[in-house]
Amino acid sequence: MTNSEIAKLLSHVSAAYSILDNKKHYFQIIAYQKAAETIEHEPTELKELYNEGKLKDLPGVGESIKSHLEELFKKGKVTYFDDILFQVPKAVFPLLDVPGFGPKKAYRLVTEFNLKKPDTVMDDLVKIAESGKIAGLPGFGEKSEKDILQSFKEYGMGKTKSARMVLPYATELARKMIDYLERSKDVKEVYPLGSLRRKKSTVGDIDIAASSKNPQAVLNYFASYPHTERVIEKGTRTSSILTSGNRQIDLMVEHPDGFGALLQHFTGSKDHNVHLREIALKKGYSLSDYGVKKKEDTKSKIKLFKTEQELYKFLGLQWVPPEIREDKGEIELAQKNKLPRLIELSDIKGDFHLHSSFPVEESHDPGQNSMEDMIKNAIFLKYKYLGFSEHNPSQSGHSNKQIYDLIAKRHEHIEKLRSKYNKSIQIFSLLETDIKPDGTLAVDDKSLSLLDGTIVSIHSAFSMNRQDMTKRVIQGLSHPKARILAHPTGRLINQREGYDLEWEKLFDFCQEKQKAIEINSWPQRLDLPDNLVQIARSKGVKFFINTDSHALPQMVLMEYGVSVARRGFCQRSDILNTFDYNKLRKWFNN
DNA sequence: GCCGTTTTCGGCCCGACTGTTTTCAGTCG
Repeated sequence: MTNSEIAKLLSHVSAAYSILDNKKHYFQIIAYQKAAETIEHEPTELKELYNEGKLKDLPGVGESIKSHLEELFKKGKVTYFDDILFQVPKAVFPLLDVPGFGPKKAYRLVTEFNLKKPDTVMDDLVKIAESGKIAGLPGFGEKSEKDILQSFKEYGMGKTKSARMVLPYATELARKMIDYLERSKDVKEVYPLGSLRRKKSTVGDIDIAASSKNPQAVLNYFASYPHTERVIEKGTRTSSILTSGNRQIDLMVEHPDGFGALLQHFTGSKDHNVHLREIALKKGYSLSDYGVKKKEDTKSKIKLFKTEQELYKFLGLQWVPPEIREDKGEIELAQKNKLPRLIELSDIKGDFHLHSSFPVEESHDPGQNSMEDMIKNAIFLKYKYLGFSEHNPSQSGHSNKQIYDLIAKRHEHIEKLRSKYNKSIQIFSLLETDIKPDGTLAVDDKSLSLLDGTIVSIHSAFSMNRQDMTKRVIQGLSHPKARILAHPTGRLINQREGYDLEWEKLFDFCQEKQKAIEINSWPQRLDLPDNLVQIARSKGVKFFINTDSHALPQMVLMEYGVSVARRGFCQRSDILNTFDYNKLRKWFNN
């Protein structure tokens, strides 16, 4: 079972508990949900943690859930879970993925209409709603019946609780709305919120905060955004709309005097906020998105914060950059005034994963622009150096001699460009070489000797098991010319799961042998993922942040790789393409 | 059911919005 399947199982147990007896199981419901969330985001397969006896290291997994998971791996099922889930009709569970449906509503409708089949429950409910039978139920009405139909319609169009957009797309959508809001005279400040502000690789809804002395005017202005499909809700402080692209945008408005608490609260993450509240409680205060008040004295006046900085200071903390607000150690560091200075885009001095159109007869994905155009663009971006990394010439249809000739010709061309642009920028001659399924490289030693080094990566036979894939990657990286492992998990967000590696083993190898790992900025990759970056970094592994550009406009995607690095706690010293040219040249020659 | 530099027992974040309600339940973040 994959981690996300296990997470789903636990969240179904949680849902079943809340259906069976919400009050009695109140804290189990929370506990199972928390464990599910942890497992959903855990990068290592649980089976592996189980084998290593590390299940209890997961936050939210204690004795009880641990023993259930052990049973799951031993027997393939958990009797205790089955007993609980058995008490709830199967047709309830598919509904839980539909926005607007929670355990109670799903259970109520399934039992009311005696729906038995999980496969057809959604279609069945649509028909029932269309025939007007839901509006008559106690607790339901015309409006809720219409809302249910709307939910199914939007679900059918791909809006689920888990469908998420890639960061650059979300950033672009938000930018348009932020531009629109900034044109309102009633708006003072605007910020993105939530996972968007924290720069997570994927974003669910777009959340935005505005400060204003006239919230109602701003909410009205927001609801009349030109691309609005429909207004989902509109209160005195918040509003949600659905845009024509079927994307939800939420707005929160607050008076400038209390804007800091709102901004902090809705930037999250949830875990970060819960931890902050615990700190506030220990100081005798209750923290909310409005500010703090004395815990005992409910009548006491609320203390407002104009800025986040004031709020963090009140709690005895440094201001924490949004990207690392995940309760992964940042709060403890902020308390000791020891937060790292995270890497910034302006620290980047070059890009090492660039595919030009120079003809090397590669098997896939040639670049669209000449080396010279890419050099000029790199100079425009104020880079000090760059590295070309076309794919290796295809093996089928080329002899080793032919491959050598192609690479030699490319070498000559690069030499010419080097002398031409010597004063403005330095050029590294790399290549993106496939690691074949047997662990050898797709280019022989003689050809590789022409290069400054090579990036290696996996482009075939993705479905190897964890151990074999790890062996394959480490063997490929062991070649003296292999210096950088590109897009290490091979994931394509929303399209393909990455392959699983024995990460700790790989990171130890990289640290020991001075091999670097790439943080690939391509929007669907953002690979190595941030949680693994944090682990690798803690082991002393160094990184390159690269764009993997196949065309000039893609070279600006660097900022998204930088976001990943920031989320992984990286400082300038962790990222090799922030080094001076001479230092970096030395690293390659080593 | 989880968790601990105040605790191995007794807590567990806090609030908005909606629809169907005469005071609240459900969902969401």
